[in-house]
Amino acid sequence: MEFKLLTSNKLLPRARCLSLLGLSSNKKQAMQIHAQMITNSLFHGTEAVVELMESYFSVQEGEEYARLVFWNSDEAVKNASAWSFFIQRCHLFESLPLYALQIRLGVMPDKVSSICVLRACARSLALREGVQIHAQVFKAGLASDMAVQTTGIHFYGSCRDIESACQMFDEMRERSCVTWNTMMSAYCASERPREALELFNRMRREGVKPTERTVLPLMSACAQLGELDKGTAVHAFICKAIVDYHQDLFIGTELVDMYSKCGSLSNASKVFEGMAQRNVLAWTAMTAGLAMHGKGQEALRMLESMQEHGIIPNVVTFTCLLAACCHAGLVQEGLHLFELMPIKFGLKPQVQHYSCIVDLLGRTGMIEEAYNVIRNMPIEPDAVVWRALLSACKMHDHVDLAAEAAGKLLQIEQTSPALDSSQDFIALSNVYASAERWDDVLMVRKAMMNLSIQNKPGFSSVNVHKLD
DNA sequence: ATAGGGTTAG
Repeated sequence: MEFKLLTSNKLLPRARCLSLLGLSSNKKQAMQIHAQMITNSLFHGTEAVVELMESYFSVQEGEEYARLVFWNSDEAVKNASAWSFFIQRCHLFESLPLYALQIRLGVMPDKVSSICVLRACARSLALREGVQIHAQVFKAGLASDMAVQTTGIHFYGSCRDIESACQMFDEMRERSCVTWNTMMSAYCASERPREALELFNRMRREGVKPTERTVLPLMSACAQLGELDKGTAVHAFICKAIVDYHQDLFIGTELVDMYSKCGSLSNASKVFEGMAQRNVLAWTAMTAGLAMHGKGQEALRMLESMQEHGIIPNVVTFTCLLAACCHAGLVQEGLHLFELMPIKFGLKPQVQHYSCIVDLLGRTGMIEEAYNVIRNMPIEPDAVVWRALLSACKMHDHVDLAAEAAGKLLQIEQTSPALDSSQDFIALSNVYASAERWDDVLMVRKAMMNLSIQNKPGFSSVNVHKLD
């Protein structure tokens, strides 16, 4: 009823308009207030711009207007907090160029936009770009802010630059529990679970109180180690420290994953059954557990149960289901699911689904069929796809096709090397050696040496020497 | 009140 005032001719004070903006629940209402403010010359200053953007962003189909408001406002009005707000609300991939533009226009970024952009770089694994943001953070005098530093650790950790993450952590004068949790997650992201657990012990020694979130990187570390006794200890800790952890989707899902990876499917199902709520991620984690343990039929039954519970499976769920078929040799079932994906579930098969199918066919010796799948797939096959074909060829002695798969794999590794490419190079070398193609063996070795020079982190000399 | 969270092929 407040909005009725707008259609009357009564003049509202500016403060009233601004607070009404916050209450508008649809685009039309926001537009009415906007118009009213313009006609009464009340629309000025950063505060008004931010309020208006806020209301347009939060109503249906208001995004376009929010953008117009930002771009049409005066340069003087677009200060750091206006930029900050806009960057916060825009899409992940837009935040970086916007941040750069803000700096080019001579507006110093604040900590909120810096955090936002660093997070975007973390999520898209943009190491190079994030490093530049980090430099800008120094220039803007934000480098000693704890939240910014913690996000920096998160960024370097996500991009697997664990040395930089450690360095930032070590250089911090003050750390919060979030900082410790973030550093533990960084170790987990870099597949260094032992260090994550060591950091937890150090955290306790230094008297830092763990939070509920602390248990997530802890469980992730245990899952990576695959040591059931450690995982059970963490579970016991959770039972003691967190009342009603059954209510927590994140903890439940991580427990299911952890127990599965530590080899205890029974504990995984027990946790799963005890969860108060279960979303698609929880169901998928359980399906993945069954897949890991070769329980193909049980995994397929999960799809039916999910539907009975009104859970809509996603592309990850199907990756797990196809993997389950693969591990249990359920060729027909796997192919059927693959067909059903787009038809019944509206999901477009992705490269990991193709790799499961190639593996599924290849394992049972249907090498030609597997190769045909690769040739006809509408997306670019990645290293995993070719690796699946390669191992099938080796398994079933298809030397010629093995050489072709090996060649493709080499090509991919040379343009975008994996974290651990050495295994591939060794496999390639073996394929060529078994075909007595010694020139190719030499070529692989040279390619490997070149890469180890270009790509020294994550490529230790130990790997190079394995060939000798 | 800022910053950190779960499932995925081999």
